[in-house]
Amino acid sequence: MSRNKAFNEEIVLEKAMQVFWDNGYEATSVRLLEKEMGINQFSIYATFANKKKLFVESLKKYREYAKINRFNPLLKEGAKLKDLENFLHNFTFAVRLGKNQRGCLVVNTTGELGAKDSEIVDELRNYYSFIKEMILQVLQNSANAGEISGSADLDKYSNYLLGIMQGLSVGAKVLTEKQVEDIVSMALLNIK
Amino acid sequence: MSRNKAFNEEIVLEKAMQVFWDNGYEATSVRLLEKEMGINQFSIYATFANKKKLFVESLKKYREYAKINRFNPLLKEGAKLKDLENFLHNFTFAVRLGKNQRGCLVVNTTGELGAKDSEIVDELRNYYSFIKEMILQVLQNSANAGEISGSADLDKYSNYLLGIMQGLSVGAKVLTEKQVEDIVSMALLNIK
DNA sequence: TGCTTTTCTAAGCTTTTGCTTAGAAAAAGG
DNA sequence: CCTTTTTCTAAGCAAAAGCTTAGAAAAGCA
Repeated sequence: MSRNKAFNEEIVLEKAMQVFWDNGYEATSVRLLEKEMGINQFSIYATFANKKKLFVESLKKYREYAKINRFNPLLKEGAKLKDLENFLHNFTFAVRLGKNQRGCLVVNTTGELGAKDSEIVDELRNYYSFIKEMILQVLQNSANAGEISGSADLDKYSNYLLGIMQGLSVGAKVLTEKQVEDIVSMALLNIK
Repeated sequence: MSRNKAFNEEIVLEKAMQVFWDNGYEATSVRLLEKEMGINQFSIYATFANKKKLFVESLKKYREYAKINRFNPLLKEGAKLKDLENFLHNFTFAVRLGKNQRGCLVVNTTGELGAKDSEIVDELRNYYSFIKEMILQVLQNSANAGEISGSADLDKYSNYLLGIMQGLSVGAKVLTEKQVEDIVSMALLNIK
């Protein structure tokens, strides 16, 4: 019936995500995307409509990417406080030692674009909601195991820890290792 | 001897800062700066050399602006924990209720540009150092007044609170009021 | 008043931006 | 193998980007 695409959409989308992650939204040109995705501008527009929609898709891809590559230990069945503690220590290194200390794509985008575009901010909120619910699940597991008091306000705790992670995503780009470690080591003292 | 400038450098610089704050670095065009600063492009380049240098100067201006308009209660002689607590609650509103929920210029820039440009990142670090030292002073005042244990690691505390503020500057742009309040209400429980 | 120096206005420069289009190439069904 | 449908290449579009320049205007000093 027709010719087939010579590329895999998911693969070129992940490459686009990497470019946006490296450079930010505005500083990423369609020419650069073309080069890094390995496909022509026509194919980009035929597949993703325009730069903004490609960016929104990249943000969604990032969420899936993060689940697999970053949050895996917290998503596993029965993850508890100890996993959260380990995660936060690793998180520091993950954010810092990624190439160019590029931080977190979603936090970077919150800084660059904030609430200016509704389609973009929707996906930012989706991401943060996912994080919050993930943390909440870990805290519930911990409470069930008796690691946290039964009367603790776990919803409040999870919002707080989301805030900690947002802070770390900023801080890890510019602060010293000692400073970041200070934040991590204080963060969980409140959770009990 | 020569003609005088028809504008005040400090005033047009503050206007430039506002434009960068509203739009971010990349999304701010020199045409827009020209319009909002009220002076011709020639005058911008004659006075500030180029867009990047104008931005760095805007970041410095922001530091002075924040000292006067945001951090004043923490900079006053003898500020203590209670002032910090009040400040964090107000901070939420200051960040959220500023027009367009524009957040903090420095945190936004950390997200957008991170560590890519050394002159810019130097000023980001200057800003964060200032905040950290400011907090440290408040904690020292509190320790002297017996509000905090003499054996407390105040340096660690101040790094932690810097992280909290970075988190709030991100969170306040996209989270609910309840979520932000949860972060604030947890933040100081560790400090004792 | 004239001279010198600087600032101003307004136009223009080159490069890059996001996006489109004309036509060749390829895949599948008849 | 020929037609249909889609994808591809490569060129091109108008608008906007950062920055510069020529010449008029103004301010101080002789």
